[in-house]
Amino acid sequence: MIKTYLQSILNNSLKKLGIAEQNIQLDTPKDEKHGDVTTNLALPLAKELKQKPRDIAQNIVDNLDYNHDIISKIELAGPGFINFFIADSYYVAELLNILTAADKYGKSDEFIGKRANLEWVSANPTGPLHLGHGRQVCLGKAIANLLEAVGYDVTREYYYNDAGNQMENLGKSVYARYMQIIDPNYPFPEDGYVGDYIKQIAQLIYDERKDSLKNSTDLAFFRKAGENYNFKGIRQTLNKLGIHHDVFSNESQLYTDGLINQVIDEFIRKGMAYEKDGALWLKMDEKAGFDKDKVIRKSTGEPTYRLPDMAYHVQKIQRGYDLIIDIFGSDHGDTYKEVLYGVQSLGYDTSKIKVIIHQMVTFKEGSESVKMSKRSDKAYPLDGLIDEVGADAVQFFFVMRAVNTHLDFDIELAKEHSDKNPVYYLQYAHARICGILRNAEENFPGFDFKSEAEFNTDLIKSEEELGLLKILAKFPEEVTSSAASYEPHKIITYLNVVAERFHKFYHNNRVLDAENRELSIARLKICLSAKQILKNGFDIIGISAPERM
RNA sequence: GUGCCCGUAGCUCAAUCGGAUAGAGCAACAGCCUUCUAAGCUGUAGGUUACUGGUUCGAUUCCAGUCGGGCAUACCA
Repeated sequence: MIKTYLQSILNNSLKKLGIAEQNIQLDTPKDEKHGDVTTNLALPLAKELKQKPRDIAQNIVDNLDYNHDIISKIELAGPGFINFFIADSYYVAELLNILTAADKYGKSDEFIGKRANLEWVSANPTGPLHLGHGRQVCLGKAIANLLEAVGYDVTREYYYNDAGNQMENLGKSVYARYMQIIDPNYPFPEDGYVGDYIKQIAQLIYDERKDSLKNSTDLAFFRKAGENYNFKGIRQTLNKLGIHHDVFSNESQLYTDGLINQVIDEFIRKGMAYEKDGALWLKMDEKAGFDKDKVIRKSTGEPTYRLPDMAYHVQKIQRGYDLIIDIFGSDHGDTYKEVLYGVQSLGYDTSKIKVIIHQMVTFKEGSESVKMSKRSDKAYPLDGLIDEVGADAVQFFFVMRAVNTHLDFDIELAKEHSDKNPVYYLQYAHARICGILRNAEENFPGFDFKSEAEFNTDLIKSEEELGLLKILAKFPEEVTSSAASYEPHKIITYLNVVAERFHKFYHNNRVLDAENRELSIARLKICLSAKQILKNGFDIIGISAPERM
């Protein structure tokens, strides 16, 4: 990568000047007049060296040894920026690298041999996934891809709890709906799950067993039926988005394995847990920002959610991952801190755990906001959204924004203007390229765009051609930096520029020209490389690369 | 009350550990299809980056305060 090269020659120059090695920041200027790469290196040094930044910059440049085939020009500008202009030949050479590496271009071996665990979705099987889950679901898919792109061996994990009050409630709700088939006046539990899917589950049970279970005192059957039905639905929805988990971890396993009790014993042994009012409390340190102690085992003897969560993270650490990622909505913003505090208190290294908190999504239908509560019958299933606007659009929409900002999702808009969805801008660029390639094969049989011998790189010189190549060459660093901050939306921001540059190129540079075979082949090469970058980017964010639109 | 996140164009959002003239899409207006896909391109208009102060060569970015919004503050998960 060009930046690595610049960092090394700049540090060599500093060495000559007797200045200690710096962590050199290299940026892409917003204005092309400022070159292809810029550094503010001289500015922070000014204070330290007590010299004018312009003078420092001049000294650095004077002592710079560089390859003139890569750097065509260096300029000083503004208060002391050093601007580098990269030679066109560098970008043309990079085009060949793209074509050679193909779908491996942009991937790095930075974390090769490292194992990552990504846990997300993790909805309990009390009902279908709804819109509120959408952001997390799609985000996780993209982040998993991103981690793989930088070399991680990724385990995709789903953690669920099929015991506890919520599931009891599910059992009661299904039973009540079942009884209502027999007797419409049978009362429905006050805080039961009111979604229609409960009625469907009840109907399935009735179809099979008729009224033979009407005097049942054991709700386990109904709970299990609900769980199976809901899980099947959840997996179908995930399947529509192309999401497959490698591991489904069940909370109850933590009890049977004895890990929960081990954790309790360890807290007691360390003097961090105490009994009060019949419950077991965990001491929370004020210095760590906690204002009061938390219950980890209720007076009824059941643990609170914190305890299994702690045990679960201990278990994940013990499984030996180099990176453990959790994705939660901001409604879990506080609880993960308690969990990590507990895990850390037990003596485990929590530095490998990275918690990604995304802000909530506000759903609107026109001007009306839509409530996402599972207790409400208006809950909007994610499945329906996918059917209506398409998997690609859903994936794209939820991933295109930074996680720490609130997101407004207008369902009406998504439905009505689905063909104006920004995802199509990107996909259209890809489809257009495919169209050109088809045309080349069908109508220009002698124009072999795979040919190496006939590729005259000197013909690439128009502003649009080079502008496109310059952005394509940035893909690897975009992947690296997106992965480093776990921010797939940056890939989308980048791909937007790629698509924009391609469309510009397309309008001003006719690719296939019967009169000019050599130029056609050179431009076909550009098309192929742009197609490859779009495809590789789409693979990461998790959308398809259509051949036609 | 306290903690976390946020406040950027009419709307939804970008902005590379603080960088040069704050950018896209949608909506609006004016153009471009007898040539590879017009789901595209070109142009116009739209901003005191919520507000006040501070830090410095430089602040949308960092700090303090004010205002406004979201989430959380359970022996619910």
